[in-house]
Amino acid sequence: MEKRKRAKLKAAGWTVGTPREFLKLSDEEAAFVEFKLALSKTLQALRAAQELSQVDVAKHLQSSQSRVAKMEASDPSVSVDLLVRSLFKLGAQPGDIAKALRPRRRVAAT
Amino acid sequence: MEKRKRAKLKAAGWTVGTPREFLKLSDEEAAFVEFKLALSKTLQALRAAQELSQVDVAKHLQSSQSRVAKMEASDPSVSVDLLVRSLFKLGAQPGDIAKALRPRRRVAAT
DNA sequence: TACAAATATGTCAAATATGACATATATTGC
DNA sequence: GCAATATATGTCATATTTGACATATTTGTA
Repeated sequence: MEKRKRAKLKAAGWTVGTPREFLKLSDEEAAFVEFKLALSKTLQALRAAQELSQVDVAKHLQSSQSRVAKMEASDPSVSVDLLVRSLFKLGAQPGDIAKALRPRRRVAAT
Repeated sequence: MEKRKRAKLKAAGWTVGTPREFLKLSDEEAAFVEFKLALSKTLQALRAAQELSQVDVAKHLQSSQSRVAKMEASDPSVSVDLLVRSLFKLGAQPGDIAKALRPRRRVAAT
């Protein structure tokens, strides 16, 4: 389903244009990517807060270090299901997830 | 991944015990099921608000009526990815989804 | 009741996600 | 710099999800 051609993504680090326009994503696609990104960041923050390595987390989740890395990178091969399940397993509360998904305030255009 | 043995779910309509205890779900599993359920309900509400049939929505989503029915029933064969994508395609805003996920207030035990 | 429209349920081939592994690249402490 | 530890990336066999289809059930209305 999710066309992999849009590949890596990883919103961080572009200097010219947004990932959105560079990759020609539709509004819904962009919203979905942002949605996943918010979950990824939350997962990473949770892990950091508990001072665990990706290996530790992988063990806890019965997954692998590489998949945890991909989760945190919001890799296209990672489903929202996996992210959400993982968050809950790491102790996140539903409210935490809802909070993470609240839209970020837009920066004024120049 | 998602062991299908927990099957149908469909939280509605039990008289003895909660689905949670009947199906012996762990805390995380229960949280996940509730999470999906919230999305399902939101989808259904969105469709109702727009006065569309499942067939209409299926056409819009490039899916099928049966899958839309399963989405609204929070069927185990439906992923959170599909639900979230569908919500966005039907015009939901990120904030709407976050709102839907906020934990419902517990009813006092008797 | 009977008919139509809507919704639900079961199944399956094709598409996608998963954990695991190998291996590459950072990052940290000496 | 050099290990040691942590994180990233690519690949693959297996598992799960998907749209589609057939068919059943429900709902509305005459």
